[in-house]
Amino acid sequence: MTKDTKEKILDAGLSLFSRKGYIGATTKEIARKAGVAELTLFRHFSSKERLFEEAIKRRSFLPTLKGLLPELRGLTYTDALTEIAYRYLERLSERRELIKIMHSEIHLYPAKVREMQQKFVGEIVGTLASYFKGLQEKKMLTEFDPELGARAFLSMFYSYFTSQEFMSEKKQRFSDKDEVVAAFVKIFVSGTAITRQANETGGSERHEH
Amino acid sequence: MTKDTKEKILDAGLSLFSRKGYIGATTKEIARKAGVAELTLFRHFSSKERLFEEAIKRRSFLPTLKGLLPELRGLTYTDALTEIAYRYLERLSERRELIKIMHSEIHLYPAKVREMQQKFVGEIVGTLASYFKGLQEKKMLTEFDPELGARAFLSMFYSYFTSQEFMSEKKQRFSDKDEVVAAFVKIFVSGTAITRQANETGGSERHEH
DNA sequence: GTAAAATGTAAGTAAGTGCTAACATTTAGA
DNA sequence: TCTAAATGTTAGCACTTACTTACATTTTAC
Repeated sequence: MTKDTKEKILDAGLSLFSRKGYIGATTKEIARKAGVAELTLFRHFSSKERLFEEAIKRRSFLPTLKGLLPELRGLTYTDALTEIAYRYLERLSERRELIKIMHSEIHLYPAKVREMQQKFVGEIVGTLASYFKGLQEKKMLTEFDPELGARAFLSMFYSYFTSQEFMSEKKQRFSDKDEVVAAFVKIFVSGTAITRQANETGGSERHEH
Repeated sequence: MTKDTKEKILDAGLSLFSRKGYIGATTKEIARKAGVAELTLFRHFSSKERLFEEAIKRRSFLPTLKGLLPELRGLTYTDALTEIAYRYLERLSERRELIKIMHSEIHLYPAKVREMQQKFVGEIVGTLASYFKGLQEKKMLTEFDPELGARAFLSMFYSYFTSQEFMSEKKQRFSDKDEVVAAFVKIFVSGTAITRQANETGGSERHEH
């Protein structure tokens, strides 16, 4: 049952680190949450810092969107971007605890946390950029920088995610997920696709590639 | 010289809170940085929490982009958005310390910090949204939700700002500010303006309204 | 069943925390 | 110049922190 204990501690650690930050989460509380003596925690991890490292490392091997690319072949540009947006938001939700830590401790743990962040973002950006590149070569998209385009696209949803998740800014208009996704995708599609009719009144889903 | 002391403490507090977080910043260190005895700190602020509140409150009366609107009249859509983007990035840079606190303590101080965040974002979004609305009424923009459009636009730059400022992700391509602004604006303009020629090869600055 | 590994209990260390008390010193305004 | 307000100094309190020591108990593996 060695592994179980270690895992329980890692789980409790991740949960508390993300709720209270690295400094705010105490080893005593982590141990209690894990249902374990505080000493046991130190028998598994030589220090609080090591526990922190392992806790975030464990969640950092992020399945990216790479596997998604083939599935996009049969879809229109709008549908593909919509799909990507939803998947991306899903991923972010799954990793919300990690992301919370990154936000709160980013300037205390520059090296490690930043490195992970970059790897995560970099992979997703790369995937999306290569998708754009493919369509550009087929002359289906305008000539914009694929990586910047990817970042612009993902930025919109990342900000949406953080405002929903962390600021719980769930009021008013910014709340309906489907509406937001549709609006952002529409703007981006009109801005990047090669298509001549971009503006019927209320024309919502008319873009093909 | 009463006010000077209090101000020095507030400055030191803001600076250290943003660098080390609320928990990580100690009253002793704040006092030392302010060049003041720790006791003096407590003579001016009944508690660390009160100091924190006053420190962030002091920087929270944010000049918004409201005054910018008239200046935009004479500009093309692209130039106007570019101007807004630069101003917005400037504002964010000015407030970087506050924003850091918001990021790091957002889940520990939900009420107060969140409230400020919402007020700040809300005002800027409102300003930009009303700008969009005006152009839509003149049939110069497509019919998208102005507020969602504003959020989409600002999101791109906010994410860019945070990645530059906090993650110091200053490597590679994502670093040239002018290039990023131009790319994001171009995508957004093509996505929202009513204009028929959206894609000459390398056609960068051809959009008028 | 027994040895060994894993965990628990209890007590404690050294350091740091926010905050206070008592008293001395400086500064400012009349 | 004299007085009162503002600040400094020193010591300390009550508490919490990460982490340790010594020893008892449970669980696991063979």
